[in-house]
Amino acid sequence: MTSAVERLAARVGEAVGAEVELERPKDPAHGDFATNVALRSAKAIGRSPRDLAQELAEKVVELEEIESADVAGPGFLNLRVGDRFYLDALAEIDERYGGGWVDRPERVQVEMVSANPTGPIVVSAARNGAYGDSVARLLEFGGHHVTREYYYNDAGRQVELFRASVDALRRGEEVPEEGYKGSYVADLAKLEGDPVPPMLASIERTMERFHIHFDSWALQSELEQRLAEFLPRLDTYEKDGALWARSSAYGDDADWVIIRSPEKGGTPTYRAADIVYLVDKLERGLDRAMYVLGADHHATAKWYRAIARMLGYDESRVEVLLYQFVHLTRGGESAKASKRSGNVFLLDDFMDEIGVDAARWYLVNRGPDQTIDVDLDLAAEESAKNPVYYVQYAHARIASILRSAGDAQDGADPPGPLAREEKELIKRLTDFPVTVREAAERRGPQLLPAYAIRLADDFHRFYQERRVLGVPEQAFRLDLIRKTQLVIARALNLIGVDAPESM
RNA sequence: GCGCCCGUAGCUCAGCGGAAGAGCGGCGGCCUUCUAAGCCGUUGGUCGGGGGUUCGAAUCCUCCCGGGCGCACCA
Repeated sequence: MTSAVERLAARVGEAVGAEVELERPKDPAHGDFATNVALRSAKAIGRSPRDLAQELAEKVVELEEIESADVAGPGFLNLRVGDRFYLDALAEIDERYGGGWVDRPERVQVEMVSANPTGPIVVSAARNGAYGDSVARLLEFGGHHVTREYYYNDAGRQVELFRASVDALRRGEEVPEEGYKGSYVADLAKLEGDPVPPMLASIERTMERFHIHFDSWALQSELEQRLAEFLPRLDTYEKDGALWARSSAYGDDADWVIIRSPEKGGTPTYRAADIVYLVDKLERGLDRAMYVLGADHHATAKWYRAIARMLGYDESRVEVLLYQFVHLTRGGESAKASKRSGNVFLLDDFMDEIGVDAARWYLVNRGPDQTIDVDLDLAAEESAKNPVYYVQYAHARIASILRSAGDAQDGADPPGPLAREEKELIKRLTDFPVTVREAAERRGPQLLPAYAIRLADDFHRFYQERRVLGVPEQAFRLDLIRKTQLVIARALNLIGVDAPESM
């Protein structure tokens, strides 16, 4: 399937005899579309870019869909297109618009959040989910088969400390010095049995509320038990009584212990489980295993790739998505995000304060490489001005018009030339497929909020200047806003935000 | 010391090889008409600094300065 913009680029390319990419100028004075073909090819032919551009402009303007072609700046070709282009572009928009670009679908697993079940999900871990889930949604929309998995440690030191903390309270004793002290520990102490399952259930409820659904949950303890099967496939050596993986020979910065020395209990480390887990993923039919890791785990990206190579897998099947920290402050003071102290900001509290949608938006709005600073005192105050509501409002406004329209006809061509606001809106809609695909391929969902704001901008301006109901253009405009609504809803959905019918 | 990331408007940040942007804040306008959570105007920047590559650099390379996070037989 080719889009109206791609078809236009092909036609222009044919006219000038070169591969042409069309871009949307930021400044509307620079036309509807622009291309730099002249700048690109001038040097090879040994001509001045502006001269060449002038010659190409004369050819391009012959095309029926092109209204004008002007040379600008160092040799850009600025194009204006006629109404036919806009109407064609609008006609191709439906529920699947912008998606399904993948030629060869992969089975992809995105493993994310994966916080130890020793306490509730905190805001910094939520960024992991907001980012990972948005990438997952983008890949799904492109046509991949995506599953989301939560991996947790149910047997390590931290979890034992957590269990010991709950047990201590049950016996009426103080929580151990290094133990977990949040009020949730006391709540769990009121129940019977292992506190891990109820803790996990609580985490799952929080994630569902945050619009993240996990398809599967993996346990570290089960994986560790299968280590023996894979030892022969590994490059290992013994030192100081422990068994080491020679990961430095496969691109990592160091070697790591996978089985502790007898003095330390002779038990497998979490890195042993990593190995089994990776094999399990790649052997159970995944084409690609994605890990979502925070800044404190950046170094393990090399480890994952190293063990993939050590085991003889194509390391491109392992992909690590890295993101920077969420730094919490309260009134200028740093609020430490340590689950142990209980002095933390929980995702549930964050959602209570600013709402689920603003929380999702907030955590995915910045690029993954950017540290997020959250001033908790300002977050609630600012949440009312969050751009997410600006975008949702555009969606709700459209819903309102459609309700008033009842079952009125839509879809006819407009009775006259398109208004400026209509053209701008349609042009923005044609940006959507490009934006979505780039966001997916760059693993950069932050492009979506930025796009959604632009689209809402164009809609609000259209709404301000043009009536939909009770005018000769009604049928056409109903079609236009219906499609605008579809795209807004899709852009929001891809970052896990709801598109309300009313506000 | 080594590794990863960041330094763009007063604040928080997009932009990642083509013609400097948004939100918030400040100032001034627009509601008998489909939701004013809206619209319009205005204010505001040696894109941390030096060198380099390129027809063209906020964007790529390099050095420096400033900041975050790692560098366990914890996870």
